[in-house]
Amino acid sequence: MDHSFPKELRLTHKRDIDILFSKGKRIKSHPFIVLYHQTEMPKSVPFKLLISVPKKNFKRAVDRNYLKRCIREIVRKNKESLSSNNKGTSLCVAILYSFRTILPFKELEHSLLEALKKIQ
RNA sequence: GGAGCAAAUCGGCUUAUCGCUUUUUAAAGAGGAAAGUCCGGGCAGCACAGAGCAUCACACUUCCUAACGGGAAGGACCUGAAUAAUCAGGUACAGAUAGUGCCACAGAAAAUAGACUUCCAGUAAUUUAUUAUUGGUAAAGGUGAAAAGGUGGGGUAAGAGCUCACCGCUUUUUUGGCGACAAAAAUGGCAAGGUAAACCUUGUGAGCUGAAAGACCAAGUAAAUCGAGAAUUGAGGGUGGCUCGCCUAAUCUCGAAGGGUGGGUCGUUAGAUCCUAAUUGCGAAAUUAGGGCAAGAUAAAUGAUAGGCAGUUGAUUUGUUCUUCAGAUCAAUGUACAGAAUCCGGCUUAUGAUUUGCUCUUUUU
Repeated sequence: MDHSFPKELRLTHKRDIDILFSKGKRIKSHPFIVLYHQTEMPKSVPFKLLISVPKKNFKRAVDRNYLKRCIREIVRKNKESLSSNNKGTSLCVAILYSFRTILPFKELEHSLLEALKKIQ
């Protein structure tokens, strides 16, 4: 089982991010907002991910870093839920954390997996 | 026992599973503040004939430093410990006889002081202790943060540094100190409030912009760029903000060379470097010798989960005469503040634990 999470799986180009935010579909699932959009990419890249924790809700960098790490860890362990469903095209996904308090890891895992099911 | 202040040290260790970044493929991988971005410097680009004005910063002395608005040592003043000595804390600590402004309430008067009441003397009038008038004087006038040296004696019609003693102050000299300044002596009768964290004056210093600086490579071709030539226009552009001064332009043709672009590499471990020791110095620091090389991400790595240990807190129990202290068991917690973004030196702020010193408070003996 491959749990790695290299740099190619991250969404880093500004053009792609602009397209995702303007054309992507939006799902609200507490405490997350998920945006996704289908594009063509090489087969080695099943999906591209963007994680965002807004500065408005968390002033300190320590809290933002902790939430980003938790979300990245959950996605890394559950890669197949994003990659297995589509074969010709791949997904651009943005996960926004829109809640004012920090939730424990197990609650985050449970609710994020439900949100990812809604995409399918 | 508790609280506060100051100084010093530390800012956890480890196992399993799955991962991230860098590269030499085997290693390394957040802090004392990485924070605030408040000062100073390195570095880089642009500018740089010069002069004046404006602007900004700083303001006791000597020293340290690459530099500073930082630090060390010292001086003066203020506050507290009853006073002195001494100790602790604090000070935007140049100038209020260059000028302008402001000073509520109270008070007779608040800044060119002498108008008013009072005091004293003379003259006149009469209600014979009052009024009017002339002169003397600034002592008294309940206030106020502040009233034109203070206290006491003499002196006088009443008074006044008018005079004397002590204290304070001005000026001068001598001595000590590198200096801020201190001490002593003489001298002048004593020019006389606060506010410059009000404008301002004096002295000293400052070119501007910041790593999104900047250099190179790849891809690639427009308005902008550079060079040469031509004619015309007119005072445009640059020079830190203004003025002077200085330099230069715009249009067309030809030639050269390329722009955008979250593409990449460098800048971005080798330094005002870190550790240890010795020497010099009261100290901040400096010098010498030996050893070490220590994160470089870029929508932003340095982790997540599950345990264990150390530590902390509480309860029970054992040893010891109670407290204290030491051990065992159980439970809770697994820490606080907080995440590099060009790099250093400081300052400020946030904060957990331990140790030492001082102060306050409470309980017991």
